[in-house]
Amino acid sequence: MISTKGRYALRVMIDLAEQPEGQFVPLEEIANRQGISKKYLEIILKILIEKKLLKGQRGKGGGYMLTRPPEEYTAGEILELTEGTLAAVACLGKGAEPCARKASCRTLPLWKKYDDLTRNFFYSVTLADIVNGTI
Amino acid sequence: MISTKGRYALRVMIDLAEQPEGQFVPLEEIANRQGISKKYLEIILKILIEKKLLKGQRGKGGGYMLTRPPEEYTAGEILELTEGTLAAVACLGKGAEPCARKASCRTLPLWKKYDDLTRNFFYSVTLADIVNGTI
DNA sequence: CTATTAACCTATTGACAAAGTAGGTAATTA
DNA sequence: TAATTACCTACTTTGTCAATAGGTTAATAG
Repeated sequence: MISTKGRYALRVMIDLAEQPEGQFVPLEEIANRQGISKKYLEIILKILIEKKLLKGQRGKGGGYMLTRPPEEYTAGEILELTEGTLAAVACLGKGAEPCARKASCRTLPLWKKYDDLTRNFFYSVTLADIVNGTI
Repeated sequence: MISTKGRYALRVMIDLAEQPEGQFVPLEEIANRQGISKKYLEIILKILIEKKLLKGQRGKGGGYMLTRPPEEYTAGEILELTEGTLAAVACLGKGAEPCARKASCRTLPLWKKYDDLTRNFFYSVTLADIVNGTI
């Protein structure tokens, strides 16, 4: 299940994509608009900055801003970076320790197929798609 | 993410589908074959019995058995019953409290679409498909 | 130069669920 | 009647999610 981290991150990115571009938007504005605690949002924004999806600017007139146009972000990358992984089962997650049953596992093909489905879906949807309602 | 409960449940159902039909298989056999703790497996089997996916028989010669042919089970129902839900986000889960932002939520269409994708996928795969390697 | 704004940083908390353990009771068969 | 095996209740441990608290640094306006 996608946690609030990923879901909030997506909402913040959408929120920023909807603001006039080239302007810094303060955290407080975003938090108020989205109804998310400021302190918790901070944590999420920090991740997005580290991963270069956003840039931040301190002081008066500061805030947060997208680093690319909305059509160059995918839902997949936003969710994967904030959630840590998009994998539906532990053995397909990032840095998962190799499973002893891997070679003979009857369920692995099912999980792999679902994993492909999931990645294809989320990586084919851009922020622009969401904002302009294509999806 | 699918937890061990759902994953183990699926493996147990596959295991039973691979045994000669019409025979009760004791928990200990399944646990040994699958490398899962007997006590933990008990909890999972209990759910599967309550939901009528399996039947149990006590005493000597007892054990567990499928209640239908493998082609009449889907991965979807097994996972949904053991996990509680297949939904990727809380607001689409079973008995989720209605979300205040529902009407204006920009992300809801995305989650709904993914939810459909997920359900279609898992409910279209039968136990027989997994056992005979169609998937 | 100073006050204000706003991002950035470290640490802590409470609640909850996942995963598994422990020890017993009841039914069935040989 | 003894062995087998499912069934039942309760507990524990561990970890993550979601959030809170309180400070420090940087940038700008006046």
